[in-house]
Amino acid sequence: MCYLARRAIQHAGFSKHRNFTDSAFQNTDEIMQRLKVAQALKSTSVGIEVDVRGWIRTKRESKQGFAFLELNDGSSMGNLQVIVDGSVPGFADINKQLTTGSSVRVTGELKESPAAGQRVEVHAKTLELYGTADAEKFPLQKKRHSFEFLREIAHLRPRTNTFGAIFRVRNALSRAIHNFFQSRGFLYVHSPIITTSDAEGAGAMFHVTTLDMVKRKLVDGQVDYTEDFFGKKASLTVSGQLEGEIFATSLGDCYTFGPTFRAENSNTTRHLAEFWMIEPEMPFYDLQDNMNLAESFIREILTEVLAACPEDMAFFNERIDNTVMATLRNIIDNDFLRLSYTEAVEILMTCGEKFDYPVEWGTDLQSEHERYLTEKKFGKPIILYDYPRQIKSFYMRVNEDGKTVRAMDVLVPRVGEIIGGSQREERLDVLLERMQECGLNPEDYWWYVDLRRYGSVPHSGFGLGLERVMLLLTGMANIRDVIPFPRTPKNADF
RNA sequence: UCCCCGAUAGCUCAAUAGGUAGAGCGAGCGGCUGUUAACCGCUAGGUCCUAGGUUCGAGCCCUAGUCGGGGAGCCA
Repeated sequence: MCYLARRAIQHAGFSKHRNFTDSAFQNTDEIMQRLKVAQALKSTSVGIEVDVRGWIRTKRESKQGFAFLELNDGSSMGNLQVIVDGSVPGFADINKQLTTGSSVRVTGELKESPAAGQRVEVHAKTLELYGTADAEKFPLQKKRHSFEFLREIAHLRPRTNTFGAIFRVRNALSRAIHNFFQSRGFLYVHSPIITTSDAEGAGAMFHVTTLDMVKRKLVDGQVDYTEDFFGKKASLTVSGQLEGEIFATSLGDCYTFGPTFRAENSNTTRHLAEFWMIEPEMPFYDLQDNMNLAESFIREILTEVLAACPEDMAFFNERIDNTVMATLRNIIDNDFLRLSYTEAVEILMTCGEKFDYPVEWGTDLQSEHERYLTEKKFGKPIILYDYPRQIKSFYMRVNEDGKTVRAMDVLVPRVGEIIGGSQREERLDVLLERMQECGLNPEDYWWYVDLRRYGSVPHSGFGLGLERVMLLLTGMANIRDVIPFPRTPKNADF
């Protein structure tokens, strides 16, 4: 039997099964509405029969023979209160098993709640237990847990209030990012995850190989990658920028949005070995255009998430960090301050502040310097631009002064650097000169150099770390807690 | 990778000057209650991270390691 025919039969069987055996949809005059908890909480249709399914967060019991269940299915911060009493068939038998973490299906009437705390509630008519959760063993308790502990049970932490909110916000943020670019006609480009180009030396790379690590042959003490799957040394990408430039200089404004990998041994609250990066790349944009886009971008995606997740954001502001909303409003409502690197250095040298590291023109700014500028001195986002050429990458366009390049960093309070970008060097001779200066072999970047050989145009772009924006939005302190499954040195469980 | 701090009950922590462990929450049982961080009472629960060492005696002191946290560097 061919695959499609088998599919058709299975599908028919499935439909038939649903129609004749699923009691929620059978032989009932009232319309039984299958609702998510979020829908039920917002519903104005008091009196309707509903069917809700989810996990019990807590149960409060009365010896009068009824119980209050707090039901959550991840669709919202709030729980749906369900009242179960002796009239519900089988309640007495399964009551003991209705523990925190167990999963149930409830049907009943949606009613206005007589008590404070919730607008509506469900009076159960049927109750079905899907799966139990042994109260002695289930790790999530009816109490607060440390984020460190929850990280050890990353498979269960999405069932908590905080992580439910985090991942709903992460979803809303991803959507807002796509909306921002799509509404402006940007093309979404899928840059490769496996690459054989050394990118721009953005960081140490993870190797991708099928070679036997023990038995592999060494030629002159070196691994012979011609035997490897790709016939040469391959790695996980550290950036999609170079590929982005290919599409920007052919199809126009574009962006990448995908996972990125850095094998740096970084142990901080702001770094991951695997993180998600957004990298727009625009032809005919100079650095000013680039900064303008970056600023609108930050402002608009934050605005959209605030509008999409009001309950979750209120939770973060109340329980995680009570300055979150004020910080976000400050970013949304104010223009970003633009400061050249040279101006920033002057401010830092004359401000009278004591720093652990000295400030001098020509060296990169330390975190303490950036923090001082964005948090203490100006108290708002800052875009620094025109950095010394010797501390920046080869692809950044050299300014007329010959000393600086058209690079820009967006710094925000609390998180620090959230965007790094530049106008790209479009002049072939200057690019080759810069590659030599940075010790790179142009032959390794032949296709990148080619873009300057054929129809070269001014162009610009930037990179934004999704998790850094998440830190900003949620007020969470550790980047490991804003990605579903964090990968850091010595940690890739789950 | 470097610097600092930590690891004790399921979780969060306490244990005075080295004298072989306590609380809160959670859990179980009972009481009370249209309850909602519920409340009141009782009960159970611990190779004090691992391996060495000092000592009559180590949760506590020493050494090494593992894991976790904070900061730095690298950056997104």
